[in-house]
Amino acid sequence: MRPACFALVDVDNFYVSCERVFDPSLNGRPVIVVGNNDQCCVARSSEVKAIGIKMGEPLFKLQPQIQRHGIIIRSSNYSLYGAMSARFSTILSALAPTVLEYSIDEAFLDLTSLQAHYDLSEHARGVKQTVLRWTGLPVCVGFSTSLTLAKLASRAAKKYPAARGVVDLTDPARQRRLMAITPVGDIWGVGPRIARKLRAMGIESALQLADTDPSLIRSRFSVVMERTVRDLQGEAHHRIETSPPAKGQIICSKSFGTRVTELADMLAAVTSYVVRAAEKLRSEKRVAGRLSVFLMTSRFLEHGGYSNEASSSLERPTADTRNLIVCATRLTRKLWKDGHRFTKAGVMLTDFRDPLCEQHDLFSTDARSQGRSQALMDTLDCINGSGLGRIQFARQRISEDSWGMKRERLSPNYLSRWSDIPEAK
DNA sequence: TCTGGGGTCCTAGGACCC
DNA sequence: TCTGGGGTCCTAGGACCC
Repeated sequence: MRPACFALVDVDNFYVSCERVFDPSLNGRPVIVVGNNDQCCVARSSEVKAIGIKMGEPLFKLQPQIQRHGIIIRSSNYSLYGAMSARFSTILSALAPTVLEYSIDEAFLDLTSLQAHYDLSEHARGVKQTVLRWTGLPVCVGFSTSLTLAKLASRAAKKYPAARGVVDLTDPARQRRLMAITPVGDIWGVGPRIARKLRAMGIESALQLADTDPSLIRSRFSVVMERTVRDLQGEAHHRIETSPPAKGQIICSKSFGTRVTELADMLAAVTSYVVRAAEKLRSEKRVAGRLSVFLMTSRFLEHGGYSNEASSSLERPTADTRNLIVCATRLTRKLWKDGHRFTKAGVMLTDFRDPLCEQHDLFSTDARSQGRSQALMDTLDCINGSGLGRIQFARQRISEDSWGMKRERLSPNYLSRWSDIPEAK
């Protein structure tokens, strides 16, 4: 029996590539996509990477380079990227029996059953060409006998131009050669903390880690790292689930456009996060049993910062925005402290249940009013999803200017707003 | 002046039970 | 003064990912 085989398909500089699909004048030029509030670099074109600009760097520190190299800045346009990502994964699902959408710009394919019938390198090149032709997005493909090695292969496909975007890492000797020149911190699952600890143990390269006893790694770290070691050894330890587990939590949080110093503004912001979180929850057809709120001042304050979190179980699991707002408001008031300049807040929903399995409360509310709640929320989602406008909750509208986010260099919503669809002339 | 947003998984430790 | 042992469940926090 042949060993398992997985491919990782990864879009190059995803956000920048999306912008370029609709604005080809950006091709070949240095482009940065900045996060919400236009403050932080979240995606870089290869030209920008070559200059040495790091992921996550704040824009205000980059002004000299931006001037010198004529770097073009775009605000992040998540509805455009989401729509492009959906097309990307639709195409992939036609090209492999099992697909795991790992993130907005990456997917694993299970090619195990195709090995007997196809030349996998050729198949991988076909995947690359098809995605490019049908979406305009450039991708790299790496494949190997485990997910961690596939990840390593796709990284090599990006790094070495000679690979022309496809790397076959199924051969064990080749695996060892690549791992020998890969620093341990570049392995999927090894972050800065673990890398430091591994180096202190004398493990510098991926190959050295692969040659370490997995049970030793387990005792010093955790089962997660043990799995990583076994993956590097070529055993397929992670499998791709055909039905991915349901989400376990929903977080909505954002940095503010300007500092928030008034409780009313904070309540408005938190309310609007609850509204979005509840929409996501209903789209998953779930109800939540627990809600948390967190708020914080700048992480970069020398002293006098404040950050806190509070959570509460809901009286009854719900997806009704109104009930969630009541709970979030109570928690926000509890956390609020005058005299601070808040930079960020968020809400988190957890403890999800299936609404159909939830027992109705015998005492307070009858089944009829629960039916009404659901009908109201359905109507709300339907109107808000129609593109005709949005119904909002009263508290959201108070002074949005004071906390709403800045996106001054936003590209049009080419794929999700009729008025923004590009014209071919 | 200005430092992203949204997730996952695991572990330790506390509360509680018999 | 001395303070069991074993189990479950929950939560907070840490580490990682893109």
